[in-house]
Amino acid sequence: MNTEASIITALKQKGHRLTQARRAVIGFILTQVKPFSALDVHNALSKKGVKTDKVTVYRELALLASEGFLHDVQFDDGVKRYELAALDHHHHLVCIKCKKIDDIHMEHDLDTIEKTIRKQKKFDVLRHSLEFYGLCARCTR
Amino acid sequence: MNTEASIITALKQKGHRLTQARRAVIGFILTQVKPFSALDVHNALSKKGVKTDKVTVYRELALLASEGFLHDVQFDDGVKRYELAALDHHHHLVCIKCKKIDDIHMEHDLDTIEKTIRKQKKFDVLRHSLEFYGLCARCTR
DNA sequence: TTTGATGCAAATTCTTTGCAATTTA
DNA sequence: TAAATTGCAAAGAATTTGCATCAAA
Repeated sequence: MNTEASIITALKQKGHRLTQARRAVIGFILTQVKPFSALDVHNALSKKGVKTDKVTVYRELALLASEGFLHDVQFDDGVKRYELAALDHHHHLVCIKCKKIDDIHMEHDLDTIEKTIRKQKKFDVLRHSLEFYGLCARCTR
Repeated sequence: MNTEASIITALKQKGHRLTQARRAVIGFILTQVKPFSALDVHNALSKKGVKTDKVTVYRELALLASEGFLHDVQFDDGVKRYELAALDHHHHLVCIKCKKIDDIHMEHDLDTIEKTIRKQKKFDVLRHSLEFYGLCARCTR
């Protein structure tokens, strides 16, 4: 689990500073359990009265991702999203109607498949991305 | 399998016309076995000496996708790509270094998983997207 | 006081829209 | 000739870059 303190400590060790904007962004993303974009974060902070430039948020999320605290998440709308890296590995159920995102955890995930890929294709799998698109329970009715 | 003729016939039945640009785009995409973006298609046509506007290509691909001849493919760079719908269902191995795309076919694919999702989550899965990112054989060396 | 971080403007990239001119059927 | 299609300009949306200024350490 990453706490605000642990992230800040890690960043400081790399020569990064603790600024207002940084603290606000980190504080916010730690509360998120669903993927978010830079603009999502910027909007949320604006509503809370935290004034920062969109550019700052873009840069901050990029930094947090490069430092390993965030992972990329890609849906089919071309928007760059992130998710806390500390969350358990999982995949997404994306409702194509209401856009709600749900998570799904898979027992052995794709381990077997990745092993097969490594062996048969000589392809070194570093990560995978699996999203299911469809209609959530509410939108099916 | 879709042939140029079958696609054109289908489009005509829907009231669409056979134009220079349309024929060129259809002719090109039928030769593709890897995902392509609108700009990929536009570049390829330009090199062949076929003059069309990028906008025309964007519109044409959108039409072909809405008519079911193309499927969306999404990698993690936010660019909209398509692939022939007639290709066998498969997933992608994306080399993060040289960007080469390879396909992978899975025996029973994710059928079991989708059934579980339907039952446990009451989520009606319509499609899924699975990409493996890593290093291809050439880039590992 | 040094250097990382910010904000603002501007540039980029990909994609979509509006509309008049052009083609197909 | 009517309606679909095109091309060009322009608008949009998301993201990145340049740079002078500000503020942590």
